[in-house]
Amino acid sequence: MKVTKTQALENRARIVETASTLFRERGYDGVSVADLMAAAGFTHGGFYKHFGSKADLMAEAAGVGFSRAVAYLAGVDAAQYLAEYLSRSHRDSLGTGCTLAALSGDAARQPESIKRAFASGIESELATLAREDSALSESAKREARAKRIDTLAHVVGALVLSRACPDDSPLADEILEVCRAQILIQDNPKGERTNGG
Amino acid sequence: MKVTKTQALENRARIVETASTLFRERGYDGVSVADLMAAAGFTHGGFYKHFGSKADLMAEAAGVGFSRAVAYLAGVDAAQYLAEYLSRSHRDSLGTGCTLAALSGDAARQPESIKRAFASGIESELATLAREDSALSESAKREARAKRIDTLAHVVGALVLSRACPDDSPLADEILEVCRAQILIQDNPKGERTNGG
DNA sequence: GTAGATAGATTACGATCATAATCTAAACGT
DNA sequence: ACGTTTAGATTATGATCGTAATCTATCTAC
Repeated sequence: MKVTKTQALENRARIVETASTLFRERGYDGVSVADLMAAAGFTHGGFYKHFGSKADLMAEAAGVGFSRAVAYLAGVDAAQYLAEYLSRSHRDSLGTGCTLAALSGDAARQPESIKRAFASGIESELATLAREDSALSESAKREARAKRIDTLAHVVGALVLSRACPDDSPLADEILEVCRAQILIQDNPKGERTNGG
Repeated sequence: MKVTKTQALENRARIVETASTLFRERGYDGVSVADLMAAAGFTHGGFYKHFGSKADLMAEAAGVGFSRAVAYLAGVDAAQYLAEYLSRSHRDSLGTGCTLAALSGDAARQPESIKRAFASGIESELATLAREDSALSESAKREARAKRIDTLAHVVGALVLSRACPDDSPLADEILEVCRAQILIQDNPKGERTNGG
């Protein structure tokens, strides 16, 4: 049955939303178009009325994941970010957590269109973290960017490794705790303040 | 046709070897049993004479990846390790590179048996890096272990993020370079020597 | 040398995959 | 109000999936 134009757009958005969660939970290869449409409340036939291919949706779903991350990042400080990112609760909520941590490994084997979505998502996150850098000198901006990229890789790696360990294994928790402590030390070597990412 | 017992064991080893490479290249879901057996030079029928299931092979293949890493780690110092791990050449050789970087994201969604293989692989690598720690005090050992876990997460995260970016994109290279520089600074804050992993 | 065991090939299973054509009923342009 | 458009359901396609039974030719044990 047909549906109003705005309703159709809502439905489309719901499909992307559902995909964003499901892909993070099960990986790109772990979610079929039929799975996805069923989870969004549809039969799978209508899918290609909205998207040209599964890969198109993968790129778009990654985009919404990064938008959410940007919105979140705009409202937290570095200390809170670190504590929450490397928490057990974030580690254990794959589907609603960081897209980079959940899907970067998968993205590496996907077509360039998906990798482009990831690169631009990373740049968006970096730009959000740099929102107060305008007063800085060029070299200070460069250094701030470098530190943020470094910290991003650091926390992503910690989460990814922790998730690869068995549930409730001591190592999984140890990785989170150790990295959280080390990043704190490295960011504030002598208690000085940073706003690093 | 049947084959001598030692030949059969060689064949089995070849399957595991091939799987280790193929899984790293394409992910666990990206390699079918038929793909795999064909790549090893067999038809897919004989697979279940060697392995109880695809998951069994996944765990075993991860094991050989970690063994290789341990053998490699035993022969490099920290500086060389860092330079090679975060090199473009390592990033661009998925199939022969670090199992953690290639498959941790996938492992997070696999059964506990695979996660157990990953946790024990991580512990083996850490034990290899700690090979000269016996003289240290308990608290120094704890600190050395913490730093190694931290650095491992750090380099894995850098490689994973770099690989998620488009081939030859500036960001992909920037991530590697920035992280390499930052880790060097963090490991040797004032030029002091560490043997951190 | 003969009987039993088995590695690997062949073939088949039922399920699931991404994609697509067809249908139909409601929303739209006029 | 009516004909056109189209979102989404239904159904179909051909490929591929993990797993397994069967076959066969050789190795191994006696």
